[in-house]
Amino acid sequence: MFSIGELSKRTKVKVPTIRYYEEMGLLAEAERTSGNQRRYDKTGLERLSFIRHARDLGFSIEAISSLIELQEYPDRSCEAATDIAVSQLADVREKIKRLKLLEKELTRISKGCDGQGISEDCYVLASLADHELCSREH
Amino acid sequence: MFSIGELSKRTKVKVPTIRYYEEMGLLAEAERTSGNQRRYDKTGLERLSFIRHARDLGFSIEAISSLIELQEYPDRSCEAATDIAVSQLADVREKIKRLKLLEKELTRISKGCDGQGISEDCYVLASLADHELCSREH
DNA sequence: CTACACTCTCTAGTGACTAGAGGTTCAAGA
DNA sequence: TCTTGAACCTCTAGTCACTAGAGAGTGTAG
Repeated sequence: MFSIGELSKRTKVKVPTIRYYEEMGLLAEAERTSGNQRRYDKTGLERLSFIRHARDLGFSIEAISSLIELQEYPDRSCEAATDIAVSQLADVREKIKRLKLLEKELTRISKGCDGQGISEDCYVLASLADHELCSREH
Repeated sequence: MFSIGELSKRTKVKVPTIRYYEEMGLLAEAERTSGNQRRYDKTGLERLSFIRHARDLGFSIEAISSLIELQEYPDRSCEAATDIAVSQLADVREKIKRLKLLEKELTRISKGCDGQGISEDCYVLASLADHELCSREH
């Protein structure tokens, strides 16, 4: 059995975040000492590692909730889990696409001005003011 | 002179968002009718278009504030504007990098399970539970 | 003059935490 | 056994960039 600080160190999840996950129902309510401090065991550690890993991969708290529910019923179909992962993947791809467009535009804008002139003539400011200067929709 | 709804239509920025920008100091306080409704002219339209365009490119409210300040002093050096754009670009590139790692990992995870089995054997869930299964750091 | 779409302000909610106040408990050393 | 101080507790509020809703007032076309 170890404290919340120890759990935090092992999982690299900050202490207030652990408490937040508990409040959100991702982590079961921890056992307590007579002095009301939380104590965890291997199960808690595994569960929190799962959560952290999923968060690192960009899954929302809600999605993780669903995944955890699935874990708790090992005999159910895992279709939902795959669905969640696939939709998360689609999400990530969409974000990459959008960001690449932004990158292109920002590169163009940044290159347009060396920062040596005055604001009045700045291509950065002009580009932001006038969407027409953009090379394509973004 | 036109109303906030009209401005909203022309710029595609939602009405409450326009009011929010005003409150944040991005937009000057609008003139008012005798009945206290906001009225805008071409200047307001241009300013809001600038803001929207910058937001579309992912600039934070704070960054936009700085850019606007620069616009108001056209004789100042535009170095700061270039700095902001370059740092925004670096930010976007960093995000793309991170998301690409996620994409790889999620692709691998998604492919591991066709969703036909049961949760107990699901590769998606196993992958999330065990970081060791990941092909690399992410 | 009436209807009603539009506008006003204000408060609260979103997601996923983070920060801080003010108080209590645990564990190690004397 | 006692003391110290790090770690813990709960609670409230703040972050960012909005979004939603209540309840009341305004503008304008017919």
